[in-house]
Amino acid sequence: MEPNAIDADAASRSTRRGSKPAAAGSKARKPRDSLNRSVIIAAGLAIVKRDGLSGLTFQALGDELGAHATSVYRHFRDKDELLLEIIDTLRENSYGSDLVSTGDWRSDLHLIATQIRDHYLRYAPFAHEMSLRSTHRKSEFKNVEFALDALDRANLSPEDAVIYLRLIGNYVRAMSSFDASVSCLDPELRAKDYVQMKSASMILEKSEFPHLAESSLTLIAFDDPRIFDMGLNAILDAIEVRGNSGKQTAT
Amino acid sequence: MEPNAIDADAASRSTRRGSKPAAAGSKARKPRDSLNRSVIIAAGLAIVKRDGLSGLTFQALGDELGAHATSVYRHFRDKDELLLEIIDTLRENSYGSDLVSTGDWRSDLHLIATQIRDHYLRYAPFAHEMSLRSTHRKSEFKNVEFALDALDRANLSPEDAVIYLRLIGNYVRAMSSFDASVSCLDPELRAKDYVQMKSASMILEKSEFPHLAESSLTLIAFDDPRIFDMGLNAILDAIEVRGNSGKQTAT
DNA sequence: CTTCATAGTCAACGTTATAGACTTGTTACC
DNA sequence: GGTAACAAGTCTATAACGTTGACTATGAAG
Repeated sequence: MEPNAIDADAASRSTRRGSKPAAAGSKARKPRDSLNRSVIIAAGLAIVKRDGLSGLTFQALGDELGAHATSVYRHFRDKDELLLEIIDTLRENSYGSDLVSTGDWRSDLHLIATQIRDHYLRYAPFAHEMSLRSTHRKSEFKNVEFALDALDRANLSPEDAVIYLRLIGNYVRAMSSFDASVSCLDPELRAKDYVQMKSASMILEKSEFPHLAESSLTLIAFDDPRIFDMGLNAILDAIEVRGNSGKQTAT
Repeated sequence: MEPNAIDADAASRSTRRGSKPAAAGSKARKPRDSLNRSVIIAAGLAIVKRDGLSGLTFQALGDELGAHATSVYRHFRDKDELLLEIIDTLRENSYGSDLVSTGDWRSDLHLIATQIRDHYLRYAPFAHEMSLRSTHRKSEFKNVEFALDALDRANLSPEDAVIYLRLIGNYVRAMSSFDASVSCLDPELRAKDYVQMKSASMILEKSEFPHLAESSLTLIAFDDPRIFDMGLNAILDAIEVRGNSGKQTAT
């Protein structure tokens, strides 16, 4: 973009190439090949676990690795690529092992849904990105195959299976990402919300908000884990009904 | 090469008081009170609509308003406060009018769910923040009251109503936010994902992924609107069942 | 030992949010 | 009318960020 190469050239030429400092602030250069993708990914993960996603900067990466911040660019094109690689690594770890069917399609779908949700909650800061950016690795296909097989055993036609797979998939991703994101909110903010809600529902005009005034909305947390399960079961019920309706050719 | 502060300051001060130079860079100061929260909010909204959420910077705000970038700080503590205010304004616009019950609890819940989803999709760049940051304005309480009333008519106990309200609320928020976020993704990325998925499912070993190889996953889009409705109906079915089971004291 | 690609380092740039000092318009009071 | 005080717009400065391109040490291959 900037064609001012001349100035930079002149400036660099004027810089002194004197002797080796070896003095005060001279930091030893990292040995060659001490950096690589996996080391950097591990460092990045450690940082996010410690300081959250906003703590993942090139500076922090450099500090964590004992290297210069920009060294990371030798291994990743940009920050986005690093982020996706971290997410992919986590995915591979969590979904790497083979899924064993319980034999019951419903249990199988419940199993895989829970597994994905647990993964999202464990690595909550990444949840939003994880839900949106798919990476088409083998582990992902294995999950899809597993779910499609369960839906087949639930007696769904291939066309229906695809649709309900999307429903389950989106449901699990969206709800898990939501709960994970909530869990990442500043605890201070969450407490404030809670108190506001509580006091508000006590102040409300009973005439204008009769149900709200009587209800105890605050008794159930925003990200109560039971909620996820109830919605999942509702969807599984719908699948069951759909499977049965397809089967009963006559009754 | 850095112009040192004090000198530059003194220089500009000395030239300043002379006259109306009308010279090159002299920009007229905005008249007093020409800026206020609503004007700034409108400008912010315009920017996001045009350039997406990442385009919302103080610089862009200043340009849009014909004012200095930092002027915004006279009206909002920081960027987060501005963002929340924008979201709140949109909320007030969309949910401001009274909801009229159809008389049927199921239609009512469907109505309000759709309304919220439409709101999220219309202002998609804000969707993620909207789903997480609640602001306890009156319009929000009206929605809750409306939903609680419908759940009451569905024959749910107050305790059940609170739980199912959370389920519907989280479902609508999470799924809408998800679809909205997907719609905000770089179209280029989405296309790439689509192609990758398509080619991958053609290459896959039929022996290892029998269902996947036969299925036409690509026929249904990631954020197909039917998905939302199917899940919502599954939840409404669950509510209906729950209401009926409570009613039938004996059968 | 020399060559050479590579990987680590460094300085620099353009943006960003934000703080503090400065300036100017408005209003309240004598 | 004059002036003090405050509010609101402007300006300069700063630290942190992602990213780039030039520089240089390293170590393997020949």
